Amino acid sequence: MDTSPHILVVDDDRDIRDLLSKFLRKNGFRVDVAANGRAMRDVLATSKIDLVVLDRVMPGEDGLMLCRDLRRESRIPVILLTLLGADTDRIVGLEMGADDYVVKPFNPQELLARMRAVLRRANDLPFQNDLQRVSALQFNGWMLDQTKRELLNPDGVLIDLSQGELDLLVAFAEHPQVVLSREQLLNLTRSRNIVAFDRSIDMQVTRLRRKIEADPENPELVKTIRNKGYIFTPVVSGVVR
Amino acid sequence: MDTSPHILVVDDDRDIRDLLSKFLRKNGFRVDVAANGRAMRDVLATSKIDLVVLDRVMPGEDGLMLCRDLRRESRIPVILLTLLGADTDRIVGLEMGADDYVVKPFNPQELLARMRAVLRRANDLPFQNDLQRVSALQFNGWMLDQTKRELLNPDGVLIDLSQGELDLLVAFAEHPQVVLSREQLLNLTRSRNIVAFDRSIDMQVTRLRRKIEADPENPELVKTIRNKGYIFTPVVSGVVR
DNA sequence: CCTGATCGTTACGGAGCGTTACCAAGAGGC
DNA sequence: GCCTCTTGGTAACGCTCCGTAACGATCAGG
Repeated sequence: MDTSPHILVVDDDRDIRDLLSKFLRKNGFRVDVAANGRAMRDVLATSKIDLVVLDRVMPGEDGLMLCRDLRRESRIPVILLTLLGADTDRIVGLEMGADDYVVKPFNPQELLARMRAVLRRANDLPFQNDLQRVSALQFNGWMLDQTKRELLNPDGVLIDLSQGELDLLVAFAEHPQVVLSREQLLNLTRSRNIVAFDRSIDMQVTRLRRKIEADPENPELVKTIRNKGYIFTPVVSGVVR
Repeated sequence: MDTSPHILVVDDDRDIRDLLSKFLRKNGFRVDVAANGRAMRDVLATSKIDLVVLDRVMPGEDGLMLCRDLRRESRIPVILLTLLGADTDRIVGLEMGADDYVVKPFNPQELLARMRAVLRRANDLPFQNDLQRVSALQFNGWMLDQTKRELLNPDGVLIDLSQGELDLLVAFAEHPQVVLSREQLLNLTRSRNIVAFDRSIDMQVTRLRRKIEADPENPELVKTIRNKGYIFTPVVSGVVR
């Protein structure tokens, strides 16, 4: 029924990764794991992650710095796993910008509660940013407004896309000129509640092409890469209104 | 001029009030206390309070409800003291809107850290931390006056909405550009504890659309998100009086 | 007790979308 | 070229979710 949030657990300790992902899955989340900052970025680049659970101390890296970098480039909520210390109050809200922290060793229920709280708060964020700019994406004259969930063709005509078609197009437009596998597209659109076979992506692509391609049989925007997936060819620029 | 933050501790237990106020004063805060909701309101009406620390369970009153009411009329940050296992996600979520919570029994340092974090966060947000009261909301030329409970269309014509329709619109307008599930909408609109199936939301949405959408069959303001709920698309700005 | 307004519930039709199945379009071997 | 295997396109089907007409329960004001 509910589309479960997608969590990324970043911890160098394999035991903790396994433990956490098992526990979180049991509680209805979808979970990816990463052992270090680079793996974290890889996952973030291709999956729609709702929340990052980040260990503060990892060999060779500082979770705090990763957190700060993350916050600079995105708004993905972050919960830090940290040791009890004098500077805990500085973690939250300070320049590192974590949304919350949990002190190790932690009670899993506490982590769960804080995760849910942060997810809710993140959802409510637009209210606090009333006057904030609304962004849209532009490509080849097309205008894709994510918040209004509308697509205008180069003539300014509103094109009626279904929910899933629009989600798919957003996924493409946010990752232009990159080959996206069916699995990645499923992750990005999470258009499914239950497990969907990746052929369902093919159908959505077909349906989307019918609505946005001049000649759906010879697609220009969404091209097929055999054995790999699909690629969105236009140059995309962000628009701030 | 004393610039230290002014805290209001609301708890029915005298020992906790004393303990907390002593501890907080020692840490540089100014502290007022209140033993119940009425006392809380009295203090809020006469002092400029920067943060409320609110016990969730008090005899005869529900701290959660106090918190929600508080949030509906002001933006003063609230930290709830609660027991673990409670529905913490709702506490900081859309419905109750606390800024954070601390699980009892709590480590005073933990409370302190979270208070500082909340205060910092509140300071970072430019215009919303005070007693100011947003009395009307504006979107796409429409004017929704919550206190007068009336709605004017872009031409300034009064649109007659029923009680429930207006409640629903307020819920939407207070959480624009966020997908709201039927369950959340029920919680946001049904102050009375009436059990209703979530399909009743669908009907209210239909009825609301008939009154505020130019073309109710192709809604612009309230859009349906399949499997998830509804989203209010306009940018909303508050009118402060 | 009547009357009208409001709102929850039920029921039915339609849209969206995942799945299957079948065909066409490559790709590689010969 | 021809054959074969693999992969992608999409028509068709059916399940699920949503919109809404219709009905009924409740309540307020006479």
